[in-house]
Amino acid sequence: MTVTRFAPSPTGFLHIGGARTALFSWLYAKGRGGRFLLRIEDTDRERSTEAAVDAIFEGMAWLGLAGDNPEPIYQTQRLGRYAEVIARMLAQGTAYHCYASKQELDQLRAEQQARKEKPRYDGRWRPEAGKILPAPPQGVKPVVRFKSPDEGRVVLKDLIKGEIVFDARELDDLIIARSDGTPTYNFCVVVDDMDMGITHVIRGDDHVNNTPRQIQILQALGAAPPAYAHVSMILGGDGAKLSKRHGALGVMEYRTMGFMPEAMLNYLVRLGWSHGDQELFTRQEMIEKFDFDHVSASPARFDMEKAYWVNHQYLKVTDPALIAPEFEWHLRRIGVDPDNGPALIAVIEQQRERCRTLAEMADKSRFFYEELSGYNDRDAARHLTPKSAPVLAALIETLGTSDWQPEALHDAVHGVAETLGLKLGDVAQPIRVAVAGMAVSPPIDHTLALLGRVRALARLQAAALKAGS
RNA sequence: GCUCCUAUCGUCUAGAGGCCUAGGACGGAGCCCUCUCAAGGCUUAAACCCGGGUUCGAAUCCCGGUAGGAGCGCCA
Repeated sequence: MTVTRFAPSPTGFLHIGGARTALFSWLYAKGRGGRFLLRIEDTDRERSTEAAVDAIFEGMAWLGLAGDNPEPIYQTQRLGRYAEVIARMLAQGTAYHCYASKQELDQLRAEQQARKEKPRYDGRWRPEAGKILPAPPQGVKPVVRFKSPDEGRVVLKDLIKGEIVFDARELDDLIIARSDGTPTYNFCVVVDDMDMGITHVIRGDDHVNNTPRQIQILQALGAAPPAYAHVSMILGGDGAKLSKRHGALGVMEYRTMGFMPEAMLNYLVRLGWSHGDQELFTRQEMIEKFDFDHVSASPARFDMEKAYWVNHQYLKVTDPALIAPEFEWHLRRIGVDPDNGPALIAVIEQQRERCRTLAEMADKSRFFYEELSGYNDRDAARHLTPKSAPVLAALIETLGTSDWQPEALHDAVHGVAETLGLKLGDVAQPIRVAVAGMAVSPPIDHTLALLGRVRALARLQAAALKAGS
């Protein structure tokens, strides 16, 4: 059975690159009837926080990417297991104690760099047949190093990048346990993936250089390596690397910007992966069609404009009842009471075609739910003029007796335009500014219908007053 | 510095040696439609990093440049 995992380290929110690898992993497992597991890599006690764990779960939940393990695995809960494996390796001779101090190592690195060599551990404490090791210094707590085979080559058959060959001589003996006894990342990943039965390791391509060592450790443990898929990174729209201080946003910020989770997933899946010319995929289609044969090996930029377009496509076709809760969240966020106006679904139906985001929709729908705080200066100057005063007066008169339905309102507005010998625009625009406070709104008949008779007429009266003055 | 990765329109990409006069999508430009904003329809500009090979034939294969990137921690 296919088993994949997403294993973030809780040092911040779930960012866009992490979300995409999570999505790829989730899709790959789901598409093959497999399992997708969640694991928290919190062995770095310094930087890991509870808040970050929550933030990651929140992001995953919003995107609808649930792990198949009811409780995620925390590395810090598995310390006993790591110790056990390390003891075994020590006993087998595939790992050894190293007493070199940090200062010693720093100095070694500095010398190697000065000589323009690749910095690496020189094996001074590595046991070798016929080699005499120095006596362990007093009072020094050793680290444990993996005894990396230094002959031959390690072949990584990457599902995305193809075959990558590493010369074993390039791989030095990495530390698997610190002097305080805690295990290090490269070791924990290997043990966890092995214990969890992970068949496909899908992760960022900043890990490719770690992979040969992980394969060696696996081999030392007598386990078969999983398949690997190294996904390239996502760059900012300007082509620069995303970082905390440069455009790296948590997925929840995209919610605030007004994205639908499904749209976010759709944009993300197409960033690097393709299925012919298809741009839009339902979640089910993604599951069925996703594969690594069509994942690009090169980095991709995050294009906001395209993301907006995808979001808009979703807003246009998604069942309004499904959009409503998210829309309500946005209204409340900007301080609008969704109960003080028309039904959300009705508003969504009218606004969905003209808004790329839910944030925009909420903003443009304010006037349905709260009193006008004023008119847009430019629009008022243009449409609430002495010339439009009689138009508004005629409107108030006619609409006052109209049935308050879109069709009837449509006829009424057209009727006024005809009577006064005006183009529809000359009538509709003043109404817009009067009821919406600006010259942009859904079709005027629907706008009036949604707003309701009382509110609409009151606003027309107020506008007539302003226009006449 | 060393090791590894990457390279098609501005952006995401299609392309598995002839189907490529290089396709689609976003964005851009223009036109049409129109009560605003949108949406929609039509048209259009725009790319195979460079140089060598291999081959009857290369965007596709190989080599070398160049340019980006990643890694080289008692971080993950």
